[in-house]
Amino acid sequence: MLEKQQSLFAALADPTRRSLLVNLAEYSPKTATQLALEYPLTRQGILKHLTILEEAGLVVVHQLGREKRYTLTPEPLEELEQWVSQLGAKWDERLFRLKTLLEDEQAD
Amino acid sequence: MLEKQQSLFAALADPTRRSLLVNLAEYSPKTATQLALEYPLTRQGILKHLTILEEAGLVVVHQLGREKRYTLTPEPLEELEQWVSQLGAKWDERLFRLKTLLEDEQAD
DNA sequence: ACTATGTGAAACTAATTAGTTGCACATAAA
DNA sequence: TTTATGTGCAACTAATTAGTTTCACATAGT
Repeated sequence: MLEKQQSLFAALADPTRRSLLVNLAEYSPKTATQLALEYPLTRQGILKHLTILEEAGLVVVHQLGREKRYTLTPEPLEELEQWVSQLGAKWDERLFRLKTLLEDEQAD
Repeated sequence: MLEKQQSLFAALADPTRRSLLVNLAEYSPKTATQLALEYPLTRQGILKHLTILEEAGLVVVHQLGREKRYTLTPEPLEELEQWVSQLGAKWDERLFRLKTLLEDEQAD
């Protein structure tokens, strides 16, 4: 489960992959060959990124004839938002404890 | 501006750094030496991570005597949530176009 | 059948990154 | 002043990663 989280964060760490996600959000499905035409990368380079995105669950593949079409599946990003909000909650709680602590001191 | 985004995503890609953020959310400020006691890393190793977090704006430092105390500053995470929601918006728009296109075809 | 174009996998290079060790310097306390 | 604890910086290693090239295979069109 933590591995899934790791694969998600790691997938988003690369600017090319983030760009691919935006690209596929605007228009997908696309093949690796199609995408390679839009980027200064070889098809194999694009394919590596797509595989990483697929393992993170951010992209899904459907074969059609000899083509493999990649489609965006943004659902895993919810997990990311969850992580952020949990961190925020912990932080807010910490600030609250500090605040009440300060008020108690002033009450002395 | 895109560099800031990159430093943010890159900072979050490492599991140790995400753990440090959660740790500091529960209790901060802490020094690098303090944190090193809680992790199977040397102080210098921890320090490298803290520096990366600081450059991403996720942590801020205050010197007190000979100590350097690191405090969580989760504000940059809003940019991450923005990026996710923008991607989602593009994707929803795409789905909407597909839907209306389908309806138009059925109208023929 | 032949040629175009699409795909997958492996080997290789170059760059980046996580982590260490070692050492010099600063500050607090005895 | 000496000792203990805190810090910063640089060099080094090992592992990971982005990207390429190369080759073999599959499918569509003529």
